[in-house]
Amino acid sequence: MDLLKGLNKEQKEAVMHTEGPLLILAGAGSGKTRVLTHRIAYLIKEKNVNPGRILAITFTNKAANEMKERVEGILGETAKDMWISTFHSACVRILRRHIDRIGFKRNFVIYDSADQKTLIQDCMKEINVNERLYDPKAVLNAISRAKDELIEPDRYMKMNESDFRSRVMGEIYALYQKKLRLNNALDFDDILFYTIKLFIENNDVLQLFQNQFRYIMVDEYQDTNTAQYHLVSLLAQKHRNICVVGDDDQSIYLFRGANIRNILDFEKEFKDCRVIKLEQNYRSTQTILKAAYSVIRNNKERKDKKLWTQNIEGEKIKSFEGDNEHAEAVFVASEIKHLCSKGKNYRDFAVLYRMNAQSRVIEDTFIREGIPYKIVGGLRFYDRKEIKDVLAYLRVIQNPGDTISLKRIINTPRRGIGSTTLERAEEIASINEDSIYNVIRSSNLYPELQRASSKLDSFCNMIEEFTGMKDQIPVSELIGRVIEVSGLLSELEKEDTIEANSRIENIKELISVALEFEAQENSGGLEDFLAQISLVSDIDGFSDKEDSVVLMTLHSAKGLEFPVVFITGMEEGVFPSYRSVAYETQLEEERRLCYVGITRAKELLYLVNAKSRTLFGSTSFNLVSRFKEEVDSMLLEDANRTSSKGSVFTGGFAANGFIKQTKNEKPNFDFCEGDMVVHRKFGVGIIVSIEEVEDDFKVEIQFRKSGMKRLMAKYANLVKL
DNA sequence: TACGTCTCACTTTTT
DNA sequence: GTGAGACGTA
Repeated sequence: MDLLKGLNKEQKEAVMHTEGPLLILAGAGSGKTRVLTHRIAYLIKEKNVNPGRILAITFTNKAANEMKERVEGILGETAKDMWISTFHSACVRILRRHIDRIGFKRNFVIYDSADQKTLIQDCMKEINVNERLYDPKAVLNAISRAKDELIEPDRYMKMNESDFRSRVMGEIYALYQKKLRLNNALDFDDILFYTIKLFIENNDVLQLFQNQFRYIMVDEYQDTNTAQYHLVSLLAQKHRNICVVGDDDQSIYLFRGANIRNILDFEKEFKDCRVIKLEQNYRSTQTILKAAYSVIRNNKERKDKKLWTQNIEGEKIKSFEGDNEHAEAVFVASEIKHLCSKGKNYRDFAVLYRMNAQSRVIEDTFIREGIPYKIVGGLRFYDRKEIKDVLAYLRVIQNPGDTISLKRIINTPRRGIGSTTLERAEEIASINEDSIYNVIRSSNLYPELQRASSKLDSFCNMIEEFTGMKDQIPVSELIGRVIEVSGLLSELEKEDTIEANSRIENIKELISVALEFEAQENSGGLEDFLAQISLVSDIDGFSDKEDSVVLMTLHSAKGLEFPVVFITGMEEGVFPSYRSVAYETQLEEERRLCYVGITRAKELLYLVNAKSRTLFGSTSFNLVSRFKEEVDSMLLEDANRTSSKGSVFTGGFAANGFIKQTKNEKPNFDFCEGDMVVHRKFGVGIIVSIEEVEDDFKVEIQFRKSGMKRLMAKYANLVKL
């Protein structure tokens, strides 16, 4: 197979330029994934490079897996030894082997943002910092930025000596790092930070990897931070075969510490660097590209460039203004239905919004209209309470020194070990410079723990029983034992509510995740399982295999494409977000986000806004988004006139009102299957089936939040929507 | 120690 | 509108 076939001149050049530094400026839809995959295949096939000597970094696991599959698709064989992964997974892999060189144990655990928050609160309590004066989130953010910039606590404090506030932050930072180390835990930023530290302090380890990675590629380079830049340049120092791909117009993570200078200054850093621009777009119609350009050209801080395409001009951009968010959602639903009747599939549509809170109304409308949909983002599976509980058990089993997890489970489910006991144990631990676990393990030594001693003992015995089996049985089985023995499962079963049942379902889902993990080749044990799942994101689970509309934030949509895209909430204060309008740089980032959104569309784009919107409990009347106003009016078509408003229900909830019903009234049964109803406790749902029983009806309802529920109509007090 | 009530805050978030 | 966390009471 000819690896260069079907590539344009620039793409070919990028594939064949294998030696020396290379910067690929790849516009949206210009085929950069194609270039990267062909480049890897070219290295292996044409240049006889051993796959193990290639390192390709992507930003999500999903992108990594796709790239792997595509390379294997081209080569027709598996090239397992390739390192195609995210920054974080690659670093974890390195650290698992060598982290003992910088004083951690190799069985370290990874703390997610919730763990980070708990830990930071602990730190603040310990040094008496008032949470009202120092918002834990802001402190965490400052620490995270510092780590991105490779600034350690002592340097942070020196840098900020004159500023009292920053000095306090520095103290918290120092304690936070100390506690992480005591827990043998790393947060996300540490994973990169300590890999770099490992390399800098251990030249032999650095050389090992410098030698191994002869060819390095980094995707989405515009979103890398300073730490990531350093990591890459350290690794690439020896062979200098570094290829980065990015687009400064699609940089949307500056707020998280991404450093745009990485891509803008790449040419300065690597003097002999070759620069290739991919400017031909293969994705979108001319109209969509023009619209995208008419928006992005308003940014001052950008290198001017313009994408072009040979694609058809295509349909005009559809503009719609609803009275409120309900009308907006109804419009989207009716357009989807209309287009589906003309041959489109549900999977051809994406509905994008600025923030997750906007998804609810759209969801409600889709349920009512029977449109299948899938949401990316929102509450992550691994952030659910029941999942976090189970995982906390596993983490303590893996690493009893992990006090954050220990504190989470020591009284969950309740076993009479309250906060008093815990506080005492914590104090002893801090005096003895020992872990809490070791303290409660030998609670009989401490008179202040005497009262809880037997409870503590049985807790520790349970944990140790698990520890004993962790290497004997697969993870899935271990989870089974944990939920059984700990009482987590029986607690939920006892509750016997819809919610509890759905929690049990989620735990079962976790067990199947573990089974999947075990099915992987050389999957490893508990430690690998925990590391793997702490590095997954929501988008990783998204696939377009099933036929449903996808709902997600504009951020999540990056890297994806859809035939039809709706961008909703095009209002000042929503998009651009109210927090960004006062700052030019933030506003420009919002505009790039808009550019990303527009360029997701292949054939048809809708820009939708509402005159009024209720968000966070208050209603506001917003102006049309400046981004929508920036789109050349020649490209727009007013869909308020042409829309296919047909049979679809067009009022808001308020317009219909809620009809009051009293409990013992005989149900006036004008309900039928498929009706949308509201229940006082369970919320909005849809009637799945109705069965007549004696003088009443048994109704089965799928509630949006609480799942499936069978109710007697007489008592259910259902209200039709 | 456990549970109920009150208050507040609330963008985006590849890992 | 909603959920998490703090705080106070039985």
